[in-house]
Amino acid sequence: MLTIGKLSDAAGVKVPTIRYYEQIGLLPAAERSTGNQRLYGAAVRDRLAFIRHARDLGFPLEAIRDLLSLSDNPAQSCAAADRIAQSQLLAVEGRIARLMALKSELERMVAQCAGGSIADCRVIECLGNHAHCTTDHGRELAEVSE
Amino acid sequence: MLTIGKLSDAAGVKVPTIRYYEQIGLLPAAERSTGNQRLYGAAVRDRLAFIRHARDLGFPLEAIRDLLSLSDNPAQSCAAADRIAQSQLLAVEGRIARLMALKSELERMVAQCAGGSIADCRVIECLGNHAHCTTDHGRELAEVSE
DNA sequence: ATAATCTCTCTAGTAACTAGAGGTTCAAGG
DNA sequence: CCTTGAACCTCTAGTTACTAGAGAGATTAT
Repeated sequence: MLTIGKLSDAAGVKVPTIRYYEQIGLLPAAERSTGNQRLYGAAVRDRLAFIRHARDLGFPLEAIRDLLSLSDNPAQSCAAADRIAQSQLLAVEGRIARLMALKSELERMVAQCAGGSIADCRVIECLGNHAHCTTDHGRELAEVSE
Repeated sequence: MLTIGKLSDAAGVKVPTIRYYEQIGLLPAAERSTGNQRLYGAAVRDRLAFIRHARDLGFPLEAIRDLLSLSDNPAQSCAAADRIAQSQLLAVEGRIARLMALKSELERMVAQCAGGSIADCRVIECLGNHAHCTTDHGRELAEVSE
């Protein structure tokens, strides 16, 4: 049996995060030692690896909760899991597109920096007035920072 | 003079967000009408447009706060503004790289979905065990969801 | 036995807002 | 002039996914 610290090392998830996952019901309430410390077996370690990997892939915890409930009932169709992954893929593609536009604008801003005083600084100027920017991608940037 | 609602429309920033920006000191405390309602002039409208555009570009509010203090003292060198924009550019490039890796993994997961039951579902399986994935980009995905 | 390290619970803080309650002010129509 | 409805006010609390810290108990190493 693993203590929470060992589990943390094994799964690459910080100790308070593990307790947090238990608190919100992503992980089951852990067994306890005589001294009230949490003890974990391999099943929880795998479940935590699942969560961690899905988080790395950008899945929100709610989607992960859904995926876990799917894998807890393995008789179902995988259509739902596929749907979740699909929508995540779409979101990622959208994020990439917006970040690319953003990157080119930032590159232009940095390239135009005259090295002079703020008064002539293109960075400030461009941020102050989007009309000064050569590219036009106003609205589609709106959700970049989501 | 603009009321907060007009300013909101003019700058594309929601009313509660404007009040929030005032609260955290990004915008100066507004003038008030006799009935205690906020009134704004063109200077604040421009400042808000600046904030909004920078937010669209993914700058965190703290970076925006720095940029604003720079543009409030226009005699300085623009090196600091450039540095902020540079670091934002770097962050964006990193995010793009990680999202691209993520995208290919999601695509593979979706492509492998057999349409069968959860028991054979590659989506679940791949999420459960990163070793099953063909690409190897473990650690560099760690900050994707920041 | 004692010191160092873990672990426990609980509260509060983070970013950047958003939502809602409960009350006031303003502009327009009758 | 009066009323209605929209817009405004303040304040609190909720969101996501954690992170940090306090103060106390448990375990491990020497």
